[in-house]
Amino acid sequence: MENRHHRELTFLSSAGDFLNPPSDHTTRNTDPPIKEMDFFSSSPSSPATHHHHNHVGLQDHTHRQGSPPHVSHHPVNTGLNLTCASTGFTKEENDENHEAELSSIESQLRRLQEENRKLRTVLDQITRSYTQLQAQLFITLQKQKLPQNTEANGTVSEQKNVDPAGVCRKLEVVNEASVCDEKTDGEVSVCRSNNVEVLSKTDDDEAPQLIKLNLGKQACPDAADDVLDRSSSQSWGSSKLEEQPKTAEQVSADQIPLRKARVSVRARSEAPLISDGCQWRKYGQKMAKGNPCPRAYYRCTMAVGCPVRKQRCVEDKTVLITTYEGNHNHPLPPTATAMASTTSAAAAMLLSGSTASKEALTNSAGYYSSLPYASMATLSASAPFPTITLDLTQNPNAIHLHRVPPHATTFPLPLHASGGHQFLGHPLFFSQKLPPAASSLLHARQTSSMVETVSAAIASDPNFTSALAAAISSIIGIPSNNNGTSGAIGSPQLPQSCTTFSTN
DNA sequence: CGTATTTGACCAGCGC
DNA sequence: GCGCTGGTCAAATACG
Repeated sequence: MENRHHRELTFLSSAGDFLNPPSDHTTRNTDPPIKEMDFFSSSPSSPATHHHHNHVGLQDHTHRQGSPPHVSHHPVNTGLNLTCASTGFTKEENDENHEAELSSIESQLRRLQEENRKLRTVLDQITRSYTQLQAQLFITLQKQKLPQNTEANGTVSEQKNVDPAGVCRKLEVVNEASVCDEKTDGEVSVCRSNNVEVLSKTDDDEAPQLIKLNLGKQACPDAADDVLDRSSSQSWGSSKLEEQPKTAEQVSADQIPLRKARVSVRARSEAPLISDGCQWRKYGQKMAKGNPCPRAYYRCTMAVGCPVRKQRCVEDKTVLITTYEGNHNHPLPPTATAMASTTSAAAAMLLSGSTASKEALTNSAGYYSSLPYASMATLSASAPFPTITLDLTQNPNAIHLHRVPPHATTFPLPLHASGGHQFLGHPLFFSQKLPPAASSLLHARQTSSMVETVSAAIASDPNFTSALAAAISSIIGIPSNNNGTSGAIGSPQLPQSCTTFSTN
């Protein structure tokens, strides 16, 4: 619990200071100018209380040196039922210390407010940049892929719209023309599935989602759609894809089984379920082989026909594995958007990472491992579905993303890396091959996904979520702009994740 | 009585 | 083709 809080703090610190990357995160426990960490107090109290607690703790430590073991109850409520040794101090001295603490808290609150403003400004900039770069990328791809698409499918030349929907239609055709046989393709790491093939051809981080969306819905009409489906359809409103009449190739593609991306969250929790805001109904249970704990299957019951499934598997008494599959077909309550958006982002990373060759992945691993704060994301997989695992049980600097191609060994990927340039472990494949616009987009998306991952950690810890929400709302004083009717489910865009922080 | 959970049966995919 | 396993269904049961 505490470790996760520290880790999440590291994330936020990176987010807030990525323009001015911190030089040494190891000092965050000593005297950081801005202590977002206080947001992650396990106590539902306000950050001020937490600061107070910290301060008292330091004071306690100081007083403890060479002081007799006399202990008296400190008047300050730490919220943790802790007793503080105020040895050798008279009541007046304690009052003075109390005033000093209050002034310190006030100053820190001011700094927090300033920092939050700065963070919001940065996030706004990122959002704008993200949108602009997406548009640029679409245009660039339109120009680059048009000849190739023409070769693959003569109908592509008809798609000359620059708008995202037009690009999506075009890429869809590309996908149909380039569907590869997963089972016979030797270069599985590059071509694992239909959508992956498109990814490798488009170098796009949004369009492939749309592509997979289309095929996924057609291939699995009643099953869980891909998480990306949700993000793409709802954040882009690309329902036009479904309106496109099926061609013969589309019908053919429908026959191909489509792998569904899954997002697994490993968290330390004694609770039977992660309270992610959704309503789940248990519909099955199986004894997993080699695991004494049964695996439970749940489906979302917030709307009729919601295809989302999740399964719970307890590794041991302290580790809870929750696997999400599919996307909601209904608006989510604010408390559910955190996990939804996180799973969407994680799945996006998973699928986009599938385009990377082993070499690129290896290189990226080595590259990112040299970065400060680079929480290496170890990717693994569980066939037949590509699965990304957000491991929240590791040390504070290690959220692991697991994905293993069938023929690839486990390779680490950085989930995020601060330092102002790399936040997310996208393979260097993109940066090596993408045009400048796309590289910029990658950067923007990395920033976004980092926040998404943070939201995953937050969502896995209801206590933290509530504490953080209380802290932010009390400090910023900004009313929640997240609404459950927006259908903002799983959009990997940054503002949404940030909104999620302030609503739980 | 309505809803949620339990649990055995059933089905499909995969490996041998 | 057979067996194993994961995933789902649906009747039975429990619960409020």
